Amino acid sequence: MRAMMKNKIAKIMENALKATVQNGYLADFQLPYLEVEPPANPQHGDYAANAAMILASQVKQNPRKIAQIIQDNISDPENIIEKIQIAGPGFINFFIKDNVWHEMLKEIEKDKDQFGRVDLGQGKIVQVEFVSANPTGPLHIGHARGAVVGDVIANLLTTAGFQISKEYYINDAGNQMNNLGKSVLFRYRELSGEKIEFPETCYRGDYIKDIARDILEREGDQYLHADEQKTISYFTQVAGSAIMEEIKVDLKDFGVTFDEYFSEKELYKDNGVGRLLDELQKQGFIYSDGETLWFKTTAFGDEKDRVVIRQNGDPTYFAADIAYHQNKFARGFDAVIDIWGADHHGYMPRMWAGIQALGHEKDALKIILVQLVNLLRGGVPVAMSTRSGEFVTLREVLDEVGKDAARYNFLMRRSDSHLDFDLEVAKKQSNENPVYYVQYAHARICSIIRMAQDRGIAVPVGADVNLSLLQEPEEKNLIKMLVRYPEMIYGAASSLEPHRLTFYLNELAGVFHSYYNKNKVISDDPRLTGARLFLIKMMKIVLQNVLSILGVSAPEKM
RNA sequence: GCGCCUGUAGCUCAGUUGGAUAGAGCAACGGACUUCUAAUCCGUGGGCCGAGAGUUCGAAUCCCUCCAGGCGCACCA
Repeated sequence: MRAMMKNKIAKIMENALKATVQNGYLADFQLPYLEVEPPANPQHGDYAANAAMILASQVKQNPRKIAQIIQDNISDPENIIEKIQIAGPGFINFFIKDNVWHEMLKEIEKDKDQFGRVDLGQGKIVQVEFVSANPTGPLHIGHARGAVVGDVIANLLTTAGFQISKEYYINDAGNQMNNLGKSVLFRYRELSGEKIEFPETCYRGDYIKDIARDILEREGDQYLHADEQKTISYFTQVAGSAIMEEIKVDLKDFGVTFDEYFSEKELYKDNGVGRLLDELQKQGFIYSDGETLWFKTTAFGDEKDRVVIRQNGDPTYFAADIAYHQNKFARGFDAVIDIWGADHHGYMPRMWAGIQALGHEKDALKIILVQLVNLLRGGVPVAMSTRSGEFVTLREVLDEVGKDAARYNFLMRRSDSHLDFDLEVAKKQSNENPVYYVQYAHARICSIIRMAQDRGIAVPVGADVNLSLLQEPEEKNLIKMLVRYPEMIYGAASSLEPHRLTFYLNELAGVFHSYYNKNKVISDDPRLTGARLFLIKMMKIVLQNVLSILGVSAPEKM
């Protein structure tokens, strides 16, 4: 774990501020948050601090004057600062010495695939729960975005120093599952020669027919005259586990794996849900109106109380979900992240009420909403409905578009923003498809390194390289972008925004492609060639590291 | 009707947690392959940041009121 450049500057600022107080230049003050960020305009230096402007109203002085006092109190024991400027309304701009950037670039060589790891998490144990589609049918494109977002957030948080457990919650105890069993039974009867009218609630996809046929071939027509409830229950179980297996395979081929699969049925064992509700009732969070049990979610800001036991005596999905989240926290997670489809957003206040009643902070449960995907083909919307069986499956997307392009496309927008996913565009190997832009940069680097080897030129190690030969603006820019990579990870992880990774990659690849077109890496100058080979090799490491978090391959050739 | 999300270039979207002159890709137009990969690059045009008021040194970003779109508003999940 390396110290981020940004933190070095932040530390220098912090010490300077302390010194101003100790030396009596400024009165004691409260600094809520010490902000040090790269300015939008690189002419303003490598990092800028806005502390003077924040303090202006508190110490009642002109921000530029405060900035001057802070600057006078800055000490730079590591000797990393080239110059400091006070600019604009009171920014303190820091320019870092080239050799400091160079030394940090060389650290990438040592860290290799570990480069980018930061200690945001400090070993905290966090669960990420995602996908969690009930096994009533194969995953479709709508599930795919949530799957990728969850998977990449998990990878990202791991990189940021959290211990992550990925979990799939199997909703296998409700009405939907019963409908699944019924649907199979209808198909089973149909295959046995009966004429069947399918009710609205039934699933119509071909996969139902396949399951029914399997049962018919394996076990014969004995269920035509068996007890219907028992048969449905049996068919539900057979179909549920068959579909779940298929879901697992699809996810695996999509690069998504889980540490745990948690069955909703577990919650009902030993009357677990009932006992929890009893406990909550004793604590006054649950009341009865004679026929139903209500959870007092309004006590925690929900707009109305919610039913946990229905009039017919069945617990609601919410009741199970309280028990599920209790179970999660009982397993020792410091925090829990749920990734939901945005159409479930109305459920959030209720869930937060649930965990607060259980005695946890609201913040311990983070909910990420993933907006639904508008699926298009050549600009034309593709209609989808699970029940009718008209939908584009994850499998079809994988076969048609490929894992890399599919995953990358789902990460190019903020999760809470709508996403148009056009199958024709996503499979195009063209400049409309950013995944190739980034992969191409990686392949190009590999190609250059291969070419150098063919000519008997080895990529030098850091100790043998003179990076001060790299004076092109793109070279300096690349060095800084690479060194700052851990800062991007830190920001993306703390805000849970995986799309920042794709934006970073696009920008990095862009600078590289531009550089490539202007300059030859391999030239007659052996020292310059060495320095440039070293630079692109460090870039290759960073590209690989980011792509690895995204679960996208880094091809050597394209 | 109430709640949540979203309104930024012709289109699709970023915008570093309130910072300096608002960016990128696509599309359009004009250029660059005898070269380490043209799946690339260079250049040009393009903006009332939905509207209005407010908070402060400073607002695309925060508060309030509207407008438009999406999604919710179950004893479904």
